[in-house]
Amino acid sequence: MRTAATLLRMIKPAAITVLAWDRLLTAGREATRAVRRELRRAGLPPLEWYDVLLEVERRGPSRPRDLQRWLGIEQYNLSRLLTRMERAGLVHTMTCPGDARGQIVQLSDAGRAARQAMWPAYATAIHGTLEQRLDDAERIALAGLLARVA
Amino acid sequence: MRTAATLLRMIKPAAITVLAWDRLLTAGREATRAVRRELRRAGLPPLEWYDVLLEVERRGPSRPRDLQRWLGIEQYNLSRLLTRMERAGLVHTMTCPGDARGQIVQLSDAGRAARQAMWPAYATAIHGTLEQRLDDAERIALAGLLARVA
DNA sequence: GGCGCTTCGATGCAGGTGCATTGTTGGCCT
DNA sequence: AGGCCAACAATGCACCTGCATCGAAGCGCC
Repeated sequence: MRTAATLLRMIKPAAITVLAWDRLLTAGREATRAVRRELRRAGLPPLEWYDVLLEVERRGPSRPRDLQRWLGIEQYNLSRLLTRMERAGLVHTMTCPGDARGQIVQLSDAGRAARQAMWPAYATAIHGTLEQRLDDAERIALAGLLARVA
Repeated sequence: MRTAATLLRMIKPAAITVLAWDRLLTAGREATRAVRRELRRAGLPPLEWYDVLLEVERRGPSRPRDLQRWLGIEQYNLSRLLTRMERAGLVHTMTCPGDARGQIVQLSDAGRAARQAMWPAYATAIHGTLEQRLDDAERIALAGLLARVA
């Protein structure tokens, strides 16, 4: 049961909140766009692949359901992502020994290479979007605030 | 011509930058997801429609090329968006008097009503994502930082 | 063992998005 | 006026995403 005050705040959040919200969405979108643009300009795979490659590289051979949780993406989405990536030769999958429902995903050499190849483009976007515009202290503050949001 | 130092920073930005970046993308995605979920739960139109409706409501009858700029979305995307919204009866379009290439988009009553109907769902998402987690000062700080990014 | 429930991952279908390109009109210059 | 380039909006095509659902395998219980 919500109090009247809570309801009021729900319906009409202070202007600053809406402003922050709007900028959050905008900044997130712009940032995403910036990476995609860089990646595409360099003829590299799409953004999502990077996250998967990095995660598998860090964690070692992984099961899709775990990747899904770690990456925070939808199950069907990951499923098709892995299909494409396997077709491109960046990962290998095998049925999970000990649980025939599941799979184990592992990086191929090409996958490792692709991840490395993608980093410069990724870094360019980060540089242009964040590093160039905020100083160290501001980046720390931003990271702290965003951690509480997400 | 880039200095070696700049290149180095491009290739290997400090960890805090990458962290902030990662959280920016994540927070943006989560926020977007939250609204979409609320809207869909309430059987309301998709997120993008809200922005268009709001913009046209604020600015008055507008031309697509302006909306495109104000909203920061792609031309083809807006074109199809407007097609769908018109089919749903939320906006009317007419050819622009004085420039037969262009159009004028205006809200219908249904459009105004839809915008209002969407707000509570939108507000719920804002409340849960931002308002509940950051206090006033933090929201101000966040808005300030994000303004510099986007 | 057999039954029902849950977990894991794949997939059919409808719809949205990105990219390139087109058609139309306006504006400008000669 | 005529020719040329730029601006505006639409669209064909391939691809991606969301949703619901499915089938297969594990798990617990009797």
